[in-house]
Amino acid sequence: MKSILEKLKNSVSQALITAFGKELAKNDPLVVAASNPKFGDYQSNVALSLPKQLKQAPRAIAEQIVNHLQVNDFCETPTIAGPGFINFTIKPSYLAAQLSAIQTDKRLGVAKAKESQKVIVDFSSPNIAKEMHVGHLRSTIIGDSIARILEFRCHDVLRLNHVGDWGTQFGMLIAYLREVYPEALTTADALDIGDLVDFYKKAKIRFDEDEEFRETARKEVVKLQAGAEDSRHAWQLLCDQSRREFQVIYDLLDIELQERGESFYNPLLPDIVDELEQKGLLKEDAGAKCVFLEGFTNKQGEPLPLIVQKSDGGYNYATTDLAALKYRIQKDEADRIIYVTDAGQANHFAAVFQVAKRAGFLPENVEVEHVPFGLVLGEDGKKLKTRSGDTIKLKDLLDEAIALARADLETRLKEEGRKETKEFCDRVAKVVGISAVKYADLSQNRTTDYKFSYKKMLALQGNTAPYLLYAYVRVQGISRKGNIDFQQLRQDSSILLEEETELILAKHILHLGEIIEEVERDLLPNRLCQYLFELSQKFNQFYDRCPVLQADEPQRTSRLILADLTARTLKLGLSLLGISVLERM
RNA sequence: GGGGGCAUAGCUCAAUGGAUAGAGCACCGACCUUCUAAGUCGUAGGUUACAGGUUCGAGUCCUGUUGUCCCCGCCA
Repeated sequence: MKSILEKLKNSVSQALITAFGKELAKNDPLVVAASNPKFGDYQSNVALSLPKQLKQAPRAIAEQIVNHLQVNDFCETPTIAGPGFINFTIKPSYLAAQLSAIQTDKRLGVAKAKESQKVIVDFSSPNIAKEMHVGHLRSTIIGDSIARILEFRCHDVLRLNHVGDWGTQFGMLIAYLREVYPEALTTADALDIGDLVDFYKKAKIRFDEDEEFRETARKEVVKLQAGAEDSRHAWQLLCDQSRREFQVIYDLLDIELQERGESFYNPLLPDIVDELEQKGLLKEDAGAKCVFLEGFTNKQGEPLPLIVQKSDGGYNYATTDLAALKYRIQKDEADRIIYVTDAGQANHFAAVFQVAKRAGFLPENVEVEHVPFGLVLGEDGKKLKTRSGDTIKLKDLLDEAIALARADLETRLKEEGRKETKEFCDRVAKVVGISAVKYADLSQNRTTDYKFSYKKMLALQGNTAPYLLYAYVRVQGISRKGNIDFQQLRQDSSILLEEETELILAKHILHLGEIIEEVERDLLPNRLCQYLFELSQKFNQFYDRCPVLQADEPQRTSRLILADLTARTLKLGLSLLGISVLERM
């Protein structure tokens, strides 16, 4: 289904051409949603951009555009306002017809992408032998939402978990375990993940302090990379164990992800260095093989290097990222590659992308994007930590949110004298707790840091997951109370938009497609959150002023349809954020 | 020192170069015999850090200043 925005853009472009000639075809018609409802539903700012080109006053230009506009099948007569804005108001009858049209559509009228792309979303990426912590929260949640949105638009999405399962730290860990706890290297599940993390910390201390141990660890890396069987087996056990732990969290968060760790690219690393050598990009500096970057300089104004092979012959993450990029372009045939990592890695990705371009394996038609996000801060404005200053484990953080949601539910049940089963409480606590954490994260513009507050994210009022979930529950409450089967209703499509709140709600429902396309382009899920929050507000206003079940026909059916469409829009929108809905809460 | 990000209401945050900068929270007030008041309505709150510039039009783009956070050769 063609969106209203698209129809208007086409109409304005057409009017521009008929009024001023073919050369205007390349001008953007500058149609956007109106900045203020009093200006109507949409506005075109194009007349304001043309005075120089056309040597006429903006209002005169606007008049000629309006005279040539053919929009009366769906739009009231456009008006000109201020210095030359053209304002459009959509006819209620057209809105009603659009709503009827999307009623039977699972996609609620949201178009599929014109061209389906192969898109890789690289997100989450924890490290083997470490627990997932708060630092993985944003990548995991934002990456998943981006993947869901692209999938919904019918792109072919490959969700990759680029886990840290390779490199120096494994030599270190295996060498240490050989000394203090050799069973762990031969027996599955000999120690749990918490122990593993402890051993990792101790190994790191040894590594930093003890020259001899450092040497042993290096040899262990070499053994591992050479494929020595016992090392390989030990490594495999460590990875399996970590993987099971990660899966607990991914299950809790309802996130699917394909693991393809750094080790996967290991065999490709020598070729990457050779290729850079052949292209004449490689220079040796202090024993390390580097590509010197354009536009990145140190304090003396000298170019900064991207090190692709260390002086000891080992490879590092830059090499792996280059190999991964090349593989994803050539073997996965990706059209668009999205890296969801913290903003601190911006320089690194800019460097990797530059080198890939200069090496010739990153063609113009492949889009690579670093999608950065800010830090999760505590209430004190500093990086979120436990009281004792330790990193917060992701599992603990999520469990806490669920526990708080449960406590809140129990208080309410008591106050209202309600009795619910344990299954009900478990389910509500889990959905509310997890949704609250996800929504709090996604509703912020991801590029900035944000303050983590259980109290705010779990609040029942305001721009929070519980508020949105409640709007959905209200609709389901209507259907229970009135014994309404919304499925049945969809056969009957008479919609009347008479009350102001009905009209406002109807217009908002029809904006979903525009918002999703925007998020697909800019990868800012907070826009979708904003949309859903506003949808909930507009629904609550409608609910407040328009009785549904008590209304006479034909209003009753019309309002039921409007309520159902609201709920389905909420459910769909929330699902794209990775959030499920509840029938009661 | 060099590079980058950020700075918007008391607090947490929005805002494609477009009209009078918006929400939520908190505060103050109004509305439940009516589909879950977990709601709705209203009042108040701003020199968009500061100084210039570009533009018909700047919170948004450019330059500088201040504050703050991040990155800066063999961790990822």
